[in-house]
Amino acid sequence: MPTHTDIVSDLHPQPLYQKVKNYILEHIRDGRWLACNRIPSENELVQKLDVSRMTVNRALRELTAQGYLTRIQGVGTFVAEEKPQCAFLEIISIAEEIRRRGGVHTSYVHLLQAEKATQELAALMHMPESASVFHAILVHYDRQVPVQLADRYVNPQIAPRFLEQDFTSITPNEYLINVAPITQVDHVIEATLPDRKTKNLLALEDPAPCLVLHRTTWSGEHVATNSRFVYPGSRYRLGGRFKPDSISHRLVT
Amino acid sequence: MPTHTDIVSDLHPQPLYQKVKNYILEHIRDGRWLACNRIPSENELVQKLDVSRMTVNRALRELTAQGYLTRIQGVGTFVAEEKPQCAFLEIISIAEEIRRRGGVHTSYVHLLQAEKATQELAALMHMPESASVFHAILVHYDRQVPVQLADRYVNPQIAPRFLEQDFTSITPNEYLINVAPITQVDHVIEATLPDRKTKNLLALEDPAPCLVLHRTTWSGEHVATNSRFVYPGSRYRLGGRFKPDSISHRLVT
DNA sequence: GGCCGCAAGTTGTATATACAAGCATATACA
DNA sequence: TGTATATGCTTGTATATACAACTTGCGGCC
Repeated sequence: MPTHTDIVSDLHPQPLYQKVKNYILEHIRDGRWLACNRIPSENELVQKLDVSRMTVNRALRELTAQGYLTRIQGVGTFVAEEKPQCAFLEIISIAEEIRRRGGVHTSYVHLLQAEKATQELAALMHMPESASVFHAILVHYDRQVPVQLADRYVNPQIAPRFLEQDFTSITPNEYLINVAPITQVDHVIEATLPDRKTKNLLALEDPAPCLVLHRTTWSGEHVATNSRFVYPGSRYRLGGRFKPDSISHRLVT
Repeated sequence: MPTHTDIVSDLHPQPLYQKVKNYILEHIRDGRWLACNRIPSENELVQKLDVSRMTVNRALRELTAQGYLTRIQGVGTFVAEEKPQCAFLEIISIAEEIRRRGGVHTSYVHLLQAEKATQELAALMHMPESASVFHAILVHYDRQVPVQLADRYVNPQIAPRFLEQDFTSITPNEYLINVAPITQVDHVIEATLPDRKTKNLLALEDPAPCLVLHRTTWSGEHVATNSRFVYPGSRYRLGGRFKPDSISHRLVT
């Protein structure tokens, strides 16, 4: 009969199956269990973690639904090839995306300053009118070719030191993820013709349709960021794949 | 002791928990259980469907993770306010989408015939060259305004009676979902300027950037459909929302 | 050598049972 | 009247058990 002081210390009381999930995720994250490799069988985990098989099974089933694992009946459980990307969230880690497809990522910071929120922006970000917001405009390049314009407004309450960062070494996205847990993301995609300023920043010629991704992130009850990402239609596509009924989604570019 | 001839006929053998999920989804889809309303408790479902509580619990738990239900401990289980849309899959059920926002949906079938696959198409659909494929071109309208061009190639093996359908009463999407279980969906979004034919079909004036959604669906090992959906940028947007760590994704238009 | 079938190990499903935790209502008591 | 308690319902978790379905490899058999 299990007693459960093993898996992890009980700072936050947590369901057992959740602890098992965390145990597995840690092993995947820190590289002890590599992609495509087999992980211990249910029975081995039962013995190692001292929980029932049903509990291990639930943990493994949920991680599979989330895309972290792949299971084959009669064979075993494997770390999924590509870690699941949270749909649109990860898209914006464009630096990684460019590198992954063999490109060379650079970026240029066109603007980084505090501003007073316009009425419209204040409403969008649920802030008092003319409150101070941080504004950053970056362009990301793949071998000198601009592939994304990122136009971000950031809530100073969420990231007070945002303006002090060096965004040529860490992307704003990476920085923001570190300083604030994001609890919700909204986004809207549309196709537009760029205005003149955008066209200049992306070095476009007309006619040049663009994908525009509007994104609002929330951290608890507060809006953390309100952003607009512009992709030249000719140089970028958003793509994805998923299997119905499984729950995992992947969106790559 | 349950025997299970009740819930649904056993055409496709299917796990019990899946039947329970389908039972619930049907009640939600056809409006017997409305958004925000309570649905029967686990114990009531146990009695009604003659399965064990653990099975009902699993079904409800998974539907909750997928965003269809909301559960409150000690209170009950409720139909989620907004039903989750399986990312890009459901988007294309455009008729429902238009009605939901109070529009009036009509569609016109511009083409519906068998063709010989070009080399490129045959490769995309993993079919022998110059094999026969079904080709359908529809335009969907919201109050006479065209909002989507759907250009579909369908694998005759998957839907042999595709050409006989009346696509003014059922959308191709709805029909295809009924005849073949879809196991995987790939899609790519891009922004383009429409060619002249597309521009005519959608009654566009230039310059008119469009969202183009390319979609390939699979049924088992076979490609079921290869489609191109064109949305006028000025009349349509793709949007979504999700909460990290929860598993539910939603994409609405 | 090649084929068949069996056994062991794996995941997948279904059940019965038990208790914990949260909520709402009814009831008893001061 | 107001407050505490009890009860009954709900969902949430954990376990033991059983069997099904599938894969692999081993060994026997032809």
